[in-house]
Amino acid sequence: MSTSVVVVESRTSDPVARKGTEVVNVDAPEQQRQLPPMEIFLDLDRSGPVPLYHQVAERLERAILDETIPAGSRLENEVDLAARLSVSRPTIRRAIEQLVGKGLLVRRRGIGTQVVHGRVTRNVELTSLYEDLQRTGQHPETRVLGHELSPADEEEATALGIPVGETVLRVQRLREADGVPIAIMENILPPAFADLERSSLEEHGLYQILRARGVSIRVAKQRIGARAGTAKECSLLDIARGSAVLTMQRTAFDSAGQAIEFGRHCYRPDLYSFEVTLVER
Amino acid sequence: MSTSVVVVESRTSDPVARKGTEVVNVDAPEQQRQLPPMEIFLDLDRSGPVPLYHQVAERLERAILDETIPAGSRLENEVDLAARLSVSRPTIRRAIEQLVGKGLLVRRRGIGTQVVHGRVTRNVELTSLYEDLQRTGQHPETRVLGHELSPADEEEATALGIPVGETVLRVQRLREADGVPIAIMENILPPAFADLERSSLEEHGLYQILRARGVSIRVAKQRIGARAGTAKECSLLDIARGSAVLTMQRTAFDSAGQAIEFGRHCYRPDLYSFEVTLVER
DNA sequence: AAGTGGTCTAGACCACTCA
DNA sequence: GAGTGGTCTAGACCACTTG
Repeated sequence: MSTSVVVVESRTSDPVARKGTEVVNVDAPEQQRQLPPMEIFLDLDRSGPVPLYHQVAERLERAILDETIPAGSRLENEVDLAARLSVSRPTIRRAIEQLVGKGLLVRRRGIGTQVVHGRVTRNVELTSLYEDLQRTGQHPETRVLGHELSPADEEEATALGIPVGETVLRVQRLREADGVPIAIMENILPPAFADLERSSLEEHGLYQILRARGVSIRVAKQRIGARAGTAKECSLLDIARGSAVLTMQRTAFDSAGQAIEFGRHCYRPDLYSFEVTLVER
Repeated sequence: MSTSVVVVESRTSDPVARKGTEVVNVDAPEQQRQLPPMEIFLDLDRSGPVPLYHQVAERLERAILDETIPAGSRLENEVDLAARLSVSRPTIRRAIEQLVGKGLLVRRRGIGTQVVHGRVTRNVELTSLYEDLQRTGQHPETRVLGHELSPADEEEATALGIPVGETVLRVQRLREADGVPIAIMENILPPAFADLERSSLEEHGLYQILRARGVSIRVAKQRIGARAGTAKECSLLDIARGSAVLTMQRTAFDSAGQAIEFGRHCYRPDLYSFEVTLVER
């Protein structure tokens, strides 16, 4: 049995973290009261472009985050739910699966589906640090420290799937949020993107720029680690010399499975951390 | 459009990493030769307990890792595949979805399904560090540094969903692999597990013990960060005083959605890192 | 226009859990 | 034995991409 395990979201930063950590665990431990799952499903759009299962999942998720459906409570069973919403069971199942994947619901055969206990951590959708920061209401700024064409070393070539020595665009940026430095990012881009302009990198996230060019990132492989920062890194991040930094190496692939970007980043660990939810399949 | 993003695996360690990083990128960049996907599907067991879609996914995955189906190549379309394997389309789709979720395949509407380019990173299934190490052929040993009952502080109570001050089992362990210290782990367990014995913790992973008690972890929420190690941590991990450590905080939930374990761990960053694959949904 | 994946349905049988 | 989720089928229509 190769029960591989699966994760769900990633990467949250907020300098003001922990502030919203109040527990709302008023419920009795064994509580499983069968809340009649309210009809917050009445506005399903059956002709629009949004998939039915997604609409259902959205409404369910909202209700769970609202605690309209309280933590720990049981959901109505699949067949009844399907009947009440006038959708097929596979459709309702797909919606539920989506939330199981997000770690909001748990299913047990023969038992039922329950809302996971415990504080729900806000999901962070992914794209790039720039957009993460925007989304959390901060004001990201970027300083381009370096921007040059040079030959790929072996690690870079391997990651991008190009020959060693091929000319690549090498960009170094410092990312700040509300004036505080958060990350130093080095990105290596294959020849096709060698014309990316320095100025646009100051104003937009890398992934925004790529998306505007019709490139959409579909898969990214990351390695997260730590080490002591170099003198230069510490000075840029405005931390004491020799301090720890959080590091992330990433290779991103587009929808054709082609490597698009390789990056080596380091983060100020007091201002940034990665959040991941693992879900057993 | 809430394109939340999804991850796939997590947590790889191996002191001897990077050793297997040879590229096998002999293929022409634009290559998409339509390899007739061999009949490595002929031994499907249609009556056993293993789901059909899982068997198909397994065989496909093996073929991709083997490069029997080369990186970048297109897969046969779903309907034909379904017909040839004599399964329904939903079944074959489910198998493919599983691999898309692992970051091995990419699908595009109107185009087809392709194998992702680029080095495939070995998946690491999840359970616990102990089993990770075992799986990678190392010999994990555990030293129990502390093992006591004491009242939960606010952070711990919040994570576990119990009242502050409730008695919890607090365990501190040092994990070594082949004699080298890798991690210091502090785990807090709710009252129900207060009877866990010190000796069994020396010999088995925490998750193994829990599983033997019929508890299965289904969801875990983790936060990964970095900081300078304390004097005690550095000495235990056998690194220079003040060195960086990689940290992970985790709350694990069982199949009833009940919090089972809260942990604060720190890792030697030269020997351990986290790997994550993100997949756009 | 042809080919692809994306969605959805209606119904079936099974395996598991619990009273 | 009743109720639950887990799997599977057969077929339908749609949206998108490419020639």
